[in-house]
Amino acid sequence: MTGPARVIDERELRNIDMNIFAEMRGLILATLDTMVAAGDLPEGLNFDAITAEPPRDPSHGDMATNAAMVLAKPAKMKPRDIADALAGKLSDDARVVSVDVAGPGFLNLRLAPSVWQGVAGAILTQGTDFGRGSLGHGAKVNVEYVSANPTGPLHVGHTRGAVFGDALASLLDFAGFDVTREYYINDGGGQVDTLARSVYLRYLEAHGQEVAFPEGTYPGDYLIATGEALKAKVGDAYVGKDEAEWLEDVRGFSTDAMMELIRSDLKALGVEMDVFYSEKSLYGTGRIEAAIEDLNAKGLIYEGSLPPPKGKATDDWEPRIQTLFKSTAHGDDEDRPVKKADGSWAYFAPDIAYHYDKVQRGFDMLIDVFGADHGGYVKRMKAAVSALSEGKVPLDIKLTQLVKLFKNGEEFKMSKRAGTFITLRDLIDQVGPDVTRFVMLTRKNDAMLDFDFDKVLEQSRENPVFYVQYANARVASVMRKATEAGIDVSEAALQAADLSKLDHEAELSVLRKVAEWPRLVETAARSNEPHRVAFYLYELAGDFHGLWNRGNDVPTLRFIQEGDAATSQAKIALARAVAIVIAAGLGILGVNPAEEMR
RNA sequence: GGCCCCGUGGCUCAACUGGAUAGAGCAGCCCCCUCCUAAGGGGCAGGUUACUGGUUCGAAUCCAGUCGGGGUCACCA
Repeated sequence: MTGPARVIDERELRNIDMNIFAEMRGLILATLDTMVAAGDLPEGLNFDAITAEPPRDPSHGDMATNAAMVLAKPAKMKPRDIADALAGKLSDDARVVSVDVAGPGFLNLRLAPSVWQGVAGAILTQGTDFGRGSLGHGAKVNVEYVSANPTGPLHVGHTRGAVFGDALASLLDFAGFDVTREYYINDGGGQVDTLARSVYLRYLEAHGQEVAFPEGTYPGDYLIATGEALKAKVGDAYVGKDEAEWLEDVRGFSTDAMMELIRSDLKALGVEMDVFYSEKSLYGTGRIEAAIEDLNAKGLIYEGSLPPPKGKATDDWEPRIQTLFKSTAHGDDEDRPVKKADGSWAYFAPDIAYHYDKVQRGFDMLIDVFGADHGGYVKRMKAAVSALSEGKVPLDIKLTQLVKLFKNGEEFKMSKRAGTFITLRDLIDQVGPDVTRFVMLTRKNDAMLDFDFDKVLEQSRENPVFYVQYANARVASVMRKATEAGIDVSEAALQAADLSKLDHEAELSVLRKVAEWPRLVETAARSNEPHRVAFYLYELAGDFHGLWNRGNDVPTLRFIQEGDAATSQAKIALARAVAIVIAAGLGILGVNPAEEMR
């Protein structure tokens, strides 16, 4: 198709499924095709690396493409020549106002105001679905996060993992993936025995006995209630009895109690899992055996002994023969034991079985969110999934770094013994779920995070949560004022507004920002980085506040234009579009948009 | 010692996965409230992206090495 200038009318613009950057990239590629067909470019060029993106410097225009530079070498042409030819053809398109060749060969496009105005129209009709993408094409993704041991309440570190994993899951969902949120319960190992013994001590205490908590038990207060609940359930049946008589029952009782605690903590944070997957359920069912057998059939299981740790002092190292997984065949640095020296399963084995199960459930992609202290586990887990799925199912492991707490400007060290252990519940009680979530997402997952109790509650620009919510509240405020002034700001009225009135540079600049939203969703989802959403919202809020404030100097930029309902509606439509994108973004982050600031 | 992450203005962090003159916010200096929320906005100044090489049209980003900070390191989970 040799694209003649495409004429677009107002109505059509409103109904385009708008990722304007993807659209213009499509135009660029189509134009290049015509150039190939006309013999202006050689055949067989790869266009994959060609981008259409907002330039860093707005003075460069609305959109930039690197097409000429990418193609110069393979086409054996000068970037400048390709750029000039391409520029000429692109400017035939009705949406393109001007094309400049700049720098080493960038093409800078300027688009018609109607394009940007049309984006606002699309947002108003699509609502918070604007930007919902097709990147995932419904591919099934499993996001495993939190997965904290069921031995106590969640603490700050877990909170970051929970918030990150949850936002990532929402982001992927928004980007068109079919997402399953999952929690792996480590209820199969020795620590749940420790939990059971600790609860038993609290149970004896509930019966009036004086107890001491020896090394290797959990002395935390949070088990007092569990001990009492156990007493309420079984009375004195286990008092003075051998461990063999009560351990199993108390273990089940205790892990259930802990999981209930954890679930309610997560709920308070706004996290709801689709699946809680029990490690214990893998034992005694042959499923671990099956997973290991699968590896064995691939020649990846053998009996052997590992070399001693390198460089470390030799202390009490002694070689032992164990069942090992040849993870080095899939990128690990060392083979890993799946069985202990005594022949029982090592922790790794059920985890292999668990991931085997995920693969068998047909996920196209797996994501594990771990705390940074589990970084040493990454390579072996990837090796296992690579082996089990024969390289077909990618596993991305995202590590969330440490959270440092600050109070009164000083670092706040957590210590179980000193009773200064900050739980997820403490965070929510003191700063609320919205602040907790947003703040934890204002940092890349693999960078350390400072969490300052005083600053996160501050209502200033320094506090991004507040700043973004404030923008939303301002929109709500304008809508209220407009209604009071007798202006119809109903959905229908705003959708019918004449957006061509939004022709001031300050307004167009905000429109360009909201137009970036679909593209941002894509790049954030592609890299599994929900923090990009938080930063984008902060920028968008900044742009909006900027426009708002310019109304102080330039009366025509105020959202409500006295005595001119039509213009007011157009401007409020813009404000509304901003609010919709903010709501969609905050929705991904799991933060409530505020209608009013208090 | 091995492996993983981090190192960007005085401080806290971004940088669309290799793009143009590296951007924000604090702190500093200068402006803006009879005006829909000033709980805000505009401007100035501030940088050899830890260091040294390499890859190419082009590097904060990729590779190698060095130096600093953190995490982790068989038979726990």
